[in-house]
Amino acid sequence: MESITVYDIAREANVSVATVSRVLNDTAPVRTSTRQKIMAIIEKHKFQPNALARSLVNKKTGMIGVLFPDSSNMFFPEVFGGAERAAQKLGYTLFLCNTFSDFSRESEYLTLLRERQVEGLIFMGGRINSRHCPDALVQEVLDIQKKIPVVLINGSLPGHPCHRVKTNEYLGTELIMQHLIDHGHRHIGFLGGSGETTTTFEKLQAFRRMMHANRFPVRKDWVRLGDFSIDCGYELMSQTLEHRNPPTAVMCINDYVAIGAMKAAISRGLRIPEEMAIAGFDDTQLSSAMNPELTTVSQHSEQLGRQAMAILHKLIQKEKVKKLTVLVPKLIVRQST
Amino acid sequence: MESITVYDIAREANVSVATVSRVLNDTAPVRTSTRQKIMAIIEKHKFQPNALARSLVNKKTGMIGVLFPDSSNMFFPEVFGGAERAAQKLGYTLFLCNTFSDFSRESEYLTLLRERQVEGLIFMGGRINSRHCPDALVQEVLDIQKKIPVVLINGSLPGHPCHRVKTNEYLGTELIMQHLIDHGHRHIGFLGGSGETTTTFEKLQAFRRMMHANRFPVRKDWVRLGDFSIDCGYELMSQTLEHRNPPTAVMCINDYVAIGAMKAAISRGLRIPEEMAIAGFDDTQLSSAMNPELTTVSQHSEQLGRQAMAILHKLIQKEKVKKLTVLVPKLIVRQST
DNA sequence: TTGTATGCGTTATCAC
DNA sequence: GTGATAACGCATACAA
Repeated sequence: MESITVYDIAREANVSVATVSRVLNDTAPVRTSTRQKIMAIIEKHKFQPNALARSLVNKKTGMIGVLFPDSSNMFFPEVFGGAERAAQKLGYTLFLCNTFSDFSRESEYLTLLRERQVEGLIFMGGRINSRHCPDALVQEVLDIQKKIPVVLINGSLPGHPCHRVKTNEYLGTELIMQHLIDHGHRHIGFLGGSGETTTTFEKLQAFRRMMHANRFPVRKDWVRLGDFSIDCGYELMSQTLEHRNPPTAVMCINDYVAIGAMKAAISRGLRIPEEMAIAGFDDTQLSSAMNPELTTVSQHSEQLGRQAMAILHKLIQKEKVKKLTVLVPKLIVRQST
Repeated sequence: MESITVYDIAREANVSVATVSRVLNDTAPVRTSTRQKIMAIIEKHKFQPNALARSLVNKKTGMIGVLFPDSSNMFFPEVFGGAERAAQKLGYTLFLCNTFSDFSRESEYLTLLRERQVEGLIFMGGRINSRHCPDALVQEVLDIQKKIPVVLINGSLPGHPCHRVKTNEYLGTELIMQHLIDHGHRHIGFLGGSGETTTTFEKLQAFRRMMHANRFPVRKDWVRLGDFSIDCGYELMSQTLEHRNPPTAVMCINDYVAIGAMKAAISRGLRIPEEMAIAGFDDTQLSSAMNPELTTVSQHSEQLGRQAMAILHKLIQKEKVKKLTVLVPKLIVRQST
């Protein structure tokens, strides 16, 4: 396993390491004959330069750390898929870190990424969506931000300016609510999400405002939080339906909860959308695969990632970039409403 | 951005770098007073040692490269989720590489990972599932295998022994076929997958053998290949139903194709499973979220990843490990059959 | 066009 | 306990 180095190549080619390095990076003219000789030896040994050593002198790794909370929710793979494509074009490589929404895991990855000398960071989920994030955890992000550029997706560090790109989730909620209202619904429920989460809070506020603005009653039992999973959607819809006076429509925190809700409604014999209209959020691939197809709101997930990467690149280039980028969500009307 | 080094710490503490290094790794006794002084300075500057330099001398990065074809198919996140949990316990970090099933992307990542000095490699999808993989691409894997341990998940390099862990997909297919047959089906279709893919081929063989063994007719129009997506499932089922004599049941290459197929069947007014039984493969989270719930076969996805990581670890420790690990699939009967 | 020498930030081997 | 100093593998300024 003794890895072969430029010295080995140089010796075998009767040249100096400098020359080998030159053909490796073609950073200076090398006589064709010697270049070929060297290349042949490189090829022969399948020599590949040690990126660690290289980065150590360059002070560049070309790596971007990406923290995301949950790869079982397609939304996130879609986002970092967009980021990855952008990264490739710009010559970066993503270092994907699945935090499982665990703060301590986030912390571990944060230090790991710094030590590994990533040149930038894209942060999704976890603490940047937490409504009561301990100062120490905020500080960690602030600290790393002093060293390398950081871009937050759909999140923030309350009280601290950060570069961030986000969907206008408030507007997204309004779109979906208006759509339901236009269809004659006035008994509308809100399902899923966590009260500890800023994104949930934002949607909930928009939901409440729309209800009040239209002088619709908002029953306590029509607003049920939990988490972001299919199971949760199923559970919450089941609970809602057990009640004497269920809403005629629900908006769900995301597509997964909506899918669970749909299943619960259908399994109780309700017809969708006639007896129960259901809307999701995120427009993941799944939404169009459901039966009936799910009405939802697109966050332009790939674009979210692409933009974040673009901003990060500018930041790395020491360019000035405006702090906040807001993407406009789009209502996708399908069959479930 | 001038990063702070052990020298800076040493200078400020009036000690040598060696001592700083000692408290960093506590590799040798250091007087408590000096240790505290050093630690204070480290804390004060939020100093974090450069992992590149460290790895350069240690010759250890603690990194494992993971190639996977498609993060939009939940199966793969499930697998590397399992691998990740195992990796963490063993002190490794995963370097996730989304190849998008693109051979050239695989090649790029392969060299990138080598250069970055990963200590092992987990390979999924792409060329190791290709029935006609160009020699050059096989050779690439062979080359890297000479340098670092490689574990293939659900794939192989024809003609070359490799460490691999796989599900017995042949058996999985038999399970599902027997299940359908037990339910009285004899007109059974096969939907999705690609003929260029070894896994598809394996399932198809099992399918055909089961059909022949039972003396069932296998119509050409009942076997429709394509890819592994929801859309494909929808399309193939639609085509199948347009035919005069459709099967009464179909087994699909995976859950996604099955979901698409379900949708197509339902949208044509067919009742599932009464008029059309549909089975998937992989037992992704989605399968239980469908309506009706999808009968499928579990590959024990997380375990696949966990095992691969365990084997890799042993290999890295220079332990002998048997080349092939086969996991036994499990039939999950739900409502769609 | 090519070679020599030095530095990148750590760890490790010696001495003291 | 602590401090010089030589690696680690590569890139590059400076010479030649």
